Amino acid sequence: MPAKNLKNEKLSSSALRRQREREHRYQTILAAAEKLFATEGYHKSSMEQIADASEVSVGMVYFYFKNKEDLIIQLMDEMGYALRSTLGTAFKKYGANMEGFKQAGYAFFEDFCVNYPEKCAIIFRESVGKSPGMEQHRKALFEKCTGDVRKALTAVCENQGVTFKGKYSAEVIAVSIMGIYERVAYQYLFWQDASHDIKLIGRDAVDFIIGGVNNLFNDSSCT
Amino acid sequence: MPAKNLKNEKLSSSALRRQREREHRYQTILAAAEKLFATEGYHKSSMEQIADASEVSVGMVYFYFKNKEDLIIQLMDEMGYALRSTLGTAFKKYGANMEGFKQAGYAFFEDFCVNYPEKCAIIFRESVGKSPGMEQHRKALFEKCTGDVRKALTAVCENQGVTFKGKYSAEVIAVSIMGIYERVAYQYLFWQDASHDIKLIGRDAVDFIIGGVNNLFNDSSCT
Amino acid sequence: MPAKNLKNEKLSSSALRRQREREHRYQTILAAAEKLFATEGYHKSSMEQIADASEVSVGMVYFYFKNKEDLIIQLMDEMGYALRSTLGTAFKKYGANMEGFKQAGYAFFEDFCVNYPEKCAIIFRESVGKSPGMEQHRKALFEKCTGDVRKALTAVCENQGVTFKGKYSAEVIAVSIMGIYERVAYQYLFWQDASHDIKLIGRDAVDFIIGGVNNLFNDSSCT
Amino acid sequence: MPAKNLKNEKLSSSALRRQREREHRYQTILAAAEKLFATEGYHKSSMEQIADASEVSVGMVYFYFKNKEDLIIQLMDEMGYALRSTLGTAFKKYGANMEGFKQAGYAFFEDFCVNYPEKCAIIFRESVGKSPGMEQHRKALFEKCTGDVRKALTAVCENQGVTFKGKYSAEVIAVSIMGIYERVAYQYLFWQDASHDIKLIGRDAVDFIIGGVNNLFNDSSCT
DNA sequence: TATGAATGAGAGTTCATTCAT
DNA sequence: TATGAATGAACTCTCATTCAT
Repeated sequence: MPAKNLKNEKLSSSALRRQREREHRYQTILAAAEKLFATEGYHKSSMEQIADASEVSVGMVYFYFKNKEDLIIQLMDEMGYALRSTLGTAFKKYGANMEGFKQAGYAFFEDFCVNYPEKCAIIFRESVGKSPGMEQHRKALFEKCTGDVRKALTAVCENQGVTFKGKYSAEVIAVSIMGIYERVAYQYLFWQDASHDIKLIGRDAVDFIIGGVNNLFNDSSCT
Repeated sequence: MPAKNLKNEKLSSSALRRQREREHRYQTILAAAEKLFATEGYHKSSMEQIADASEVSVGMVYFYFKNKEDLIIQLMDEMGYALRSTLGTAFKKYGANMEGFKQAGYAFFEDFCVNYPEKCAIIFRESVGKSPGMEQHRKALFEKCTGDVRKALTAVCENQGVTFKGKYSAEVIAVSIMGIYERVAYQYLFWQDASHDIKLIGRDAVDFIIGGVNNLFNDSSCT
Repeated sequence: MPAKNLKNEKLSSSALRRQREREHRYQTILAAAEKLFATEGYHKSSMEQIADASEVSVGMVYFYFKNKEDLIIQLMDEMGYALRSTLGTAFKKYGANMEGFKQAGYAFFEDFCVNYPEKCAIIFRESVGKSPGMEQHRKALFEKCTGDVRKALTAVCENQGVTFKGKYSAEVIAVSIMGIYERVAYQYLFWQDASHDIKLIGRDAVDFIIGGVNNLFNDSSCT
Repeated sequence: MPAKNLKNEKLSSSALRRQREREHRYQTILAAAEKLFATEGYHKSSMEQIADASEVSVGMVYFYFKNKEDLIIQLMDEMGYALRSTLGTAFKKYGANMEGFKQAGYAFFEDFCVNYPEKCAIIFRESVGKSPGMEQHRKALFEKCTGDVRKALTAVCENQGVTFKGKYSAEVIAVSIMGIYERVAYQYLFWQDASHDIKLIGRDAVDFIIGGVNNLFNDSSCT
């Protein structure tokens, strides 16, 4: 890219424009796919529908994405990034302690779920059990998230001078927390529409998590 | 029926045999579908494959089941029944207290997951986001389960003379518990193969749950 | 049949009963098929539906009828008989003259169409273009009818001392009359529901026919 | 379109060529379907056969036509247009009088039937009683035709200063005429092969019609 | 880059007919 | 006679992917 710029200033600007356009196209297609997958379902959305919705030809979709699976995988990556940012930012703001933990939970329900319901649908519903490749990717994504949570837990532990009871404890907690996030979101976003009470629900869920975490510390000194 | 029996013993027995054979065929097809769905995935398993695996013709599959969706729905119902039995039996054995809760959790991980990994795959993976009809069925199934858990929680509350903090608390706890069951099973059954340590993992998960529940009682007097 | 009777009087009576039952079954199945074909259409009605509607097993339907096509062919034959009776009886009652012709036409619209709308549906709609065998049968049926009409026309001619203009005339008239019967019935029975005005409509159609017939006599001396 | 032409002559021409090719494919498929439906029957002709006969893939047939029913419906529309043109042109050539009527009849038998026997087969045989949707379409088509005939009749009436006897008369005549066309064509095209004498047959049929029409005028002074 | 017509394998489903009981 | 479970070929339709232009 920089090489091209050096050669020719004029070409560079048009190249830049093209680059911008390309990026824009890419995002447009991805957004159309996200919406369709979330509302119609992965299998019910055809590549033609995605092309139509993004106002490009079918061929263009294949120019930007290897295949249909690639589309949802990119979506998952984007979504994983967004989720980890949301949680990480909230956690770090309050330091590595139980308060940070709480805030991360609140952020999940009150920010992430509310602002990106489609992304939730992709990761919690549309990418489940579709193909080995997707399952692999989903696994990797969840492992990153549980890894984050686990690291956070460890940090809190060190700060508070406590340890976990068993060798699996930290990981199991992390996995459990993700499970709570997932199912509570699924229940109240997709099945009931309790968007209005999501704050209340989130608080309860987070309290539950805090209690659960404390219970697996060797020394149960609550927050 | 009794009339028929009186008239002709032999006819009755042949009718009975047919009935048995029919039941047997039904179960054979269902078992074949369960295995295929769990190993190959719902969409990848064709009706022909299911017919082949159950050693009947395609037409016979349609004789016993309305369509492909009906197959997985029957599977879900069966599985829902098995799950609720497992949890309910364990809970009732120890009375409506936290110990009953623990035992139900242990039963899930140590009995249900271990004995019916295919059923877990159906309910936690293969039936997710497949069609509106299936989603409806899945919702109903989960609602029954969370309803059970909720009732159990309420019973424990009354026994211990405590109440829950908020109006959603009981439901959110129930949903969270199901979320933990689901994700922990998914993680350690489908993604890692930690069958050997499932007991240890289950103990941690249940401890987490117990802590979480206690934390949502108005009076946090732990077990 | 008589042979059986001679052998054993008692067996004969039971044989007779069986004969009656058989005839009854046959008619029951035929009636069920007629109704289903007329309301649901030939292809949409399955042998199972027919069996259900006649309260016998599928096997029994095949015992009485060679196959599905045989069912509709029997229906066509029955219907052909009924139609020819209706027309023939009306014609003969008034002698071989134009009045007889008129009455036959009235009988078609006011008796046949009104009393056997299902039979009309079979012969004018459900048996059209289904298979070579059925087409052959339909052709034979129509030929009998046009033959009847032709004979009637010839008789009238002789009575009135007139002849037809061309060599085809008599046949073309007969075919035309059948065409009018068919399409007028189709239009006002299946497409519009003008059952209430069928008498009026029939009168017009018959007047049209009379005029047409007269116009093909060499000497146009009207009735 | 003009904008595109100005920019690039070549692009325009290639776009035009594509347009032409598309139209050509469409017509090729339609023609193949017409032939197959007419010779083999609608139900006996599979989409694969149609695709093979038009030398395209099955997918292409579905690209140009919504489904199998759509194919025959397009065929019916085309055919309806052709029929009405034939009749209308002949009628108008001779003015709104009985001569025009005669000529329209001759045109049906001598032009339409002779030149488009497949189209006759579609409309008079293959589209009968196939499905509710098709029946609806057939009804609409026939209603247009009878409507045309009725209008013609009314015009002739006004020109000759006569009226019809009853309120239904005009419509019944129109329907009867269509019935004669239909059945005479069916009889001598599909059942007998009397193509050679079609002129003679047509003359008789038309004479019959003329006589019938006259007979429903209030004052029967006509040719 | 960009198009969109073309492919064709593969899916789910139906149903006339048979035959062991 | 009577049953109705069993067969399996045949059908319509979908859609991810490719490629000539």
